[in-house]
Amino acid sequence: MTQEELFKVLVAHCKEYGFIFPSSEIYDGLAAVYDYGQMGVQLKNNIKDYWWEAMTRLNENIVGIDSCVFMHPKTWVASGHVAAFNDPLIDNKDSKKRYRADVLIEDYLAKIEEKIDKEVAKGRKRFGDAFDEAQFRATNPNVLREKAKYDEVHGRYLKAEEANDLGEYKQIILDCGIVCPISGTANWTDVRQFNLMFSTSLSNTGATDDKIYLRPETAQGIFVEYLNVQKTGRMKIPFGIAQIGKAFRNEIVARQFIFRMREFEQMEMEFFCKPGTEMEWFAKWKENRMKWHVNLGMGEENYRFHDHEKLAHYANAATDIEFNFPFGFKELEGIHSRTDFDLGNHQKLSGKKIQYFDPETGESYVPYCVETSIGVDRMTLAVLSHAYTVEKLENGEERVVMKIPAPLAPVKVAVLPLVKKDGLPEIAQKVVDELKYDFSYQYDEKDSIGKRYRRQDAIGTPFCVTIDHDTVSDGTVTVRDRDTMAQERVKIEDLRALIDKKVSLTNLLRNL
RNA sequence: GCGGAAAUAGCUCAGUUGGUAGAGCACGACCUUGCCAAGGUCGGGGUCGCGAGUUCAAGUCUCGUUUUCCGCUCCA
Repeated sequence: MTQEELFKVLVAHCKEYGFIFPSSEIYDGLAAVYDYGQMGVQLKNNIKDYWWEAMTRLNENIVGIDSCVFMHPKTWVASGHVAAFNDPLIDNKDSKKRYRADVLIEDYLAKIEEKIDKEVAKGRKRFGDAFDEAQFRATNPNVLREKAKYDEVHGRYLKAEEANDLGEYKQIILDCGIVCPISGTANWTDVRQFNLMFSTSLSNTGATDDKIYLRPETAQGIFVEYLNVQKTGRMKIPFGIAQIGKAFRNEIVARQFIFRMREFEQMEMEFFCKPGTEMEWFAKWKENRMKWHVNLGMGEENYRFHDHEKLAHYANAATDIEFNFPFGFKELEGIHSRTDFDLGNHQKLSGKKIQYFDPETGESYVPYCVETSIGVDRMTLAVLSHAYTVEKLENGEERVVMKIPAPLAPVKVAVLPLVKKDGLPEIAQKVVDELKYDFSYQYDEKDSIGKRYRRQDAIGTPFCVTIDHDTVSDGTVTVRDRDTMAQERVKIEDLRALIDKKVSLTNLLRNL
């Protein structure tokens, strides 16, 4: 099976066993939106718990918050999203290439400027020391012609930009005869606005001047609450604020299952530190986060760092932790050194002083910040795609087993009476009562025992407890291991400790 | 958004030159059985993605549309 086929089979498996469903399927579905089913939600919650506890419990200087999806519109001006997330785009129908319409026009204007510069250079060569550039520019017919062209287009462009007139953008492109550098044709689509931020209105009457955005990242909620948390929590630098929450981006192409969705969930932690120490913390968090991943036992070789060479304008260092997905190594988590970009901009735009007074040195400064940002859905996909295993058995048959790390498994234990009579279901009920306060479980008495084992394999249940006729006389049951299929006979009263040892989140955290 | 492919039961799929919608698995009940997807009997489940058109007659032909997958484009 190729990786591509494997991915398709995984998507089908996720639907069939209640992990992930396409949204609104009865109405033909909604593109790039997926719902988590009864298994998926438990897996996802376990992943979030692992992250949350690792951040807020194992680091005494990290606290959590839960900020809202709605935020003051100025937030997104300060963060740079309003400027960077609004692009007028145009497609060339022949080459199928997409361009930013404003960039095409700007490139065209730059070419005219180049032409003028060339004319000026020619003049300088011709007249030597007697060359008067200002006069040359004011009188040379070639320069004047190009200058007139430039001014006309530039004027229209500025007006179009100000009015956000997409039709005029296209008209300029057509009038100037701007062609696609690949196909060389002017066979353009209309210019369309792609706003990567979703918006809605806080107005009851639907007035658009009350436009409000759905947050495209959770990080800004942390930045705007920085002062409140620092003061009320008496936090001393360095310290961190962690948050798990939904974010929304209207991606032009949202695909690859839950890897890129329009509505997704992030786990972000902003670590505030003294300017000048950020690279130290950056290195520390790189190591710390990789450890968190590798600790799950999904294979060190499936992770790698990808350092950014081209940095975003706010960052002075950035790296991705990439995971080996069925479609290749792709970003799972980002670790960025964001300097004082965010807090600094919020300080500027809000007029509130966002500074930290260091009691030891007497200095006052805007803290620097190192961010770790991981997508919950991507993490879930990483776990699911790594877990999906098809095994050939000794009898020549196949079994599909989800080898989900036991502490993350949606169901920890299945309780199965070998037969539906002779008092075995009643004993099984007692076993359930013994286990249900500690573990999520399933009880199943339907079909043959082998079939029931396979059903549990398909959802990744680490343990199956089977009650048989010996249980009646000696109070022991068999415990069947998901990965090895090996069975062990244990006393009912020893079950809890045995299962807990392997599925406990506490033990997973202890290994960090 | 562009190009290509696809859509029939919960799942995997069959359905002939257009002629009364099928199989296996799954699901429910009962019987038999009992440690790695067992057998039998009976049963529930589909306006064939949606909407038009051609035709006496459309799952099948034509057009449109929606969704999904692949490629391109984008990705704080």
